[in-house]
Amino acid sequence: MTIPLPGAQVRGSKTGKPIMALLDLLGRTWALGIIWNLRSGPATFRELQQRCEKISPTLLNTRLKELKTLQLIENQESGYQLSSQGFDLFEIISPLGTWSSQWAQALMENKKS
Amino acid sequence: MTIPLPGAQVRGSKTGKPIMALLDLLGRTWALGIIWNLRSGPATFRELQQRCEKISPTLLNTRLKELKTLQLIENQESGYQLSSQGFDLFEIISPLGTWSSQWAQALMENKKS
DNA sequence: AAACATGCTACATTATTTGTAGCAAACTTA
DNA sequence: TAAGTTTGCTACAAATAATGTAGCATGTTT
Repeated sequence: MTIPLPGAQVRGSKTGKPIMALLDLLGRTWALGIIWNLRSGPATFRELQQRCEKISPTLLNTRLKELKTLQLIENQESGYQLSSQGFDLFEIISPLGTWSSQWAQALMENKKS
Repeated sequence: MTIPLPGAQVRGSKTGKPIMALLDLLGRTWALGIIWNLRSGPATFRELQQRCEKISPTLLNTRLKELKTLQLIENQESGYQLSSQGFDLFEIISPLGTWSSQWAQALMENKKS
C-alpha cells in the first residue's frame, strides 16, 4: 500500500485533498491505535508492540514507516514518539476517549429496550 | 470481521474498552470516509457511492451495516444519514479538515529543505 | 564469551478489499 | 399496462493487506 501523501491519489480521492490523504492514513489498520498508544510518551519498538497488545511486528513496522514519512511520529533515543504535529493530531482526536464511553453506555441502554 | 462492539474483544484490546472498539471501527477501510461524506447530509446508497468516489458496493454495504448496528448512522426515507451520535462523533473529528491542510503544507515545506 | 534483549525481516497462511456483473423490486414513461 | 430506468444491493473471483511465528543481526549485560 503506498503511503497516502497529500497531493497524490489516495483512497477516496483522485485529487489527494489533504483530508482524504489523512482519512486514508487513519483508516489503515492500527494507525489510530499507534497514535493513541503513543499519547502516554515514547516507547521502544517492543514496548509499543506490547501497548498495542496484539499487533504483528510486520505491520507495526510498516505503519511506523508511514507515520514517520508523514511526520506524525519520530524516532529518537527514547524510542518512537509523537512529533509535534502528531501531538496536535492527537489533541484533536483525544475527546474520542470520553465520547466512546458515553457511546458504549448508550449502546447498552438501547440493547435493553 | 465481527463488528467491534464495546465490551467485546476487539483489535487492540482483550477487554473491549470502548475507545478500543471505536478505534477498531474507525480503523477499518472507509469507515471514516463514510462518516465524513455523510456530514453534508443524507444520501442514498448510490449517491453515497459517488461521494466516496471509488468504494465498492460490497464494502459500502458492509460498513453501512456496521455503522448502523453501532448507531452512528441510520437509514431513513431520505437515505443514509448520521444519527445524532454519529453527528457528535463527526463534530469531534471535523477539525481534521483544517488541520490536514496545514499538515499538508508543512509536509511540502519540509520536502523543499 | 555466553546469555539475553532489541529492532526488526521473511514468509506462509488467513482475512479483507476490489471490481465487475447482474438481479429483484420499485418507480417512470409511453 | 408493458417496457424501460433507477435503486439497493448480492455474488464471486482476483488482488491486496494483515497475522503469526520463526529467527537473524546487532548491541548490551553478566
